[in-house]
Amino acid sequence: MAKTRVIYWFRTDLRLHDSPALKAALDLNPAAFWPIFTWDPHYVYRARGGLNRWQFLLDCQNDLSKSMSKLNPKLKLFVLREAPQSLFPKLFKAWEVTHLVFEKDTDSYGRERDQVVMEAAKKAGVVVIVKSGRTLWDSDEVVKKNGGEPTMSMAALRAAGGKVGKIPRLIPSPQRLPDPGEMPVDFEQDQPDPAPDLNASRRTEKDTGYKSIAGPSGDFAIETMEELGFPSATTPHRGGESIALERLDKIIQDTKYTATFEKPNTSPAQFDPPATSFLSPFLHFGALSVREFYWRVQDVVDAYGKGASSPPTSLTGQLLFRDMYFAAQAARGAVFHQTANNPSCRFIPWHLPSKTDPSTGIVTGEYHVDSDTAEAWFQRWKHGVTGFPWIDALMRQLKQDGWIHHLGRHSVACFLTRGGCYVDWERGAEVFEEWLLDHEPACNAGNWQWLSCTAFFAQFFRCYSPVAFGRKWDKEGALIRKYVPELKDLDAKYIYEPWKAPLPDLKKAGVRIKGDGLSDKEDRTYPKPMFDFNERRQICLDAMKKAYDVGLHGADKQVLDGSWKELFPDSDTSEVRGEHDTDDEDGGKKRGRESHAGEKRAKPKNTIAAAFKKQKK
DNA sequence: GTATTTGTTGCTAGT
DNA sequence: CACTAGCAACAAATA
Repeated sequence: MAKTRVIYWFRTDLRLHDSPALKAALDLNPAAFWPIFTWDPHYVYRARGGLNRWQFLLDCQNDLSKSMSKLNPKLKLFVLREAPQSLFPKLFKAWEVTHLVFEKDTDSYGRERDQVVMEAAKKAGVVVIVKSGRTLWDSDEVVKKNGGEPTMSMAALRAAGGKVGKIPRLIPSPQRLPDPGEMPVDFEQDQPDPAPDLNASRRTEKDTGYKSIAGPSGDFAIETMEELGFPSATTPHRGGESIALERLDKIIQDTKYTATFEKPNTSPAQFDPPATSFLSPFLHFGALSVREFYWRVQDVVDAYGKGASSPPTSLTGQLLFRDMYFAAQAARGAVFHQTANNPSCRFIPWHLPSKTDPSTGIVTGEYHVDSDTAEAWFQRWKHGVTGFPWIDALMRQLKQDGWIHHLGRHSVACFLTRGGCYVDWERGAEVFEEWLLDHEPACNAGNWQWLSCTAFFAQFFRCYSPVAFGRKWDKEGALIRKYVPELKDLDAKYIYEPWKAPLPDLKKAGVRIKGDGLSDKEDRTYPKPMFDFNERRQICLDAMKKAYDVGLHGADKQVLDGSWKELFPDSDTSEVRGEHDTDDEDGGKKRGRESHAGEKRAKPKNTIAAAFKKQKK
């Protein structure tokens, strides 16, 4: 039998423990074994990612690399800087590869990319082995068992998951890793097109990541922030499998915490340490196996007996929600991330709706500014200067640290959409996509749909108050004092509503309530609240009720051809815009989602189609 | 089929 | 501090 020469392709599974795919690779008993990572231009240029997440990715790569070197000093994580689509055909030949092994990807770009690579492997006579390991159950199997439909409820997910089978148990960790073979790269490097570079605004230096396939020293080194032209990250949170396993160990040792965990009883105001596990960023990069997390918790719960919490509020319940969103995304594909053409997403005539590419039906990454007021509100929300300290603290924590508690996400998401600004959930999802360390496309889109009451959840009359909700958890305003230092000396009585504080109190605290926080920001000032919340809450409630009565969904004809507008006769005056908003300069023309009459056709910016000029089916 | 209950986590004003 | 009713009222699951 010919000797097996195996490439193990790490992607979003940056770990050695409990990896079904890695086990499959090692079971081949390779004569040559290359653990590689492809530095993919799609992520480098076409995916939004804040500095904190880039840093976290590098942390995970470096930790994994070190762990492999410990098992075999001849090994490390070999990074090759080229698009996998063009790289692999050359690699198969140059390295005389017999097998390619990787963990199944679940996102739309990942699936398209893997299809291309698998075709190339077939052509080259390379055997491809793919194993599911990113979710508790293979999402495609869950969808099949759910009648081909997206899993839109916990009940549906659990029923379908049960039919797929038992969640796989822990796989023994590798004790040794085989030697790599020779690694010639004496072939031409396909240079990526750096435009458009969605990360350009973050670079302070030129990106030099693609100078050569094997990196600046020709040793397949992991890229660095400097090479990518990025300044330092601001987050205190660090990535890597070692940290993830330590953290998990610590949680599991606390049997009471693990067995009785109930998400709604954990505080969104607690930050040091967070009230929840803080393992989601590690799950995102695959530095922790979700199945290992599940079973180690479940074993504690089973042993604990009476008094243990149960899904959906328990720790394992959180993981089930993750699988629910993954399976819903698997069923819907790319439109899961948008309203247009998404049959399970309710249509609400939000402000700042996305532009859609008529040829693909996919959003372009640009949006209509139908209201200057809404745009100003959105910018103030994004940058944490709404004048509501609870909201601002959370948004600044998100930007600075890359993580906020789940209930904090609820609070700011409700505020931006159905409970305040009436701005499209897709705008908020984009900001989270950029700033969250644990940004998981399926969970992000799903949770934004949930909070905006466009799918998964519908009780829009349950509205988070930017004052009361925070105060319930944090009377003294510790979170605000940390992330909104302008207010750190203000009396607790006014910390959630500084505009109500008497002048002497403000003076004592050394702060003035002034301006909008964006323009001409003066020292020792904090902005006035950008609207009367109770007034906005009522306007939004009425508008939501109206939209629910109309009952349109994202794939309905009226939504796609723009005729939905006839069903919302007052949509650009009273109930949607509110009394502050009198601008009507475009007469609502720009608000049609598909009928771009008189408009230049927007170029797709953030789509696979644009990146690789491939036709979507 | 209809009616009732349930659903990860609202707010206020009460006991 | 834990719990409840009332607020107005959605959609899916269950009886």
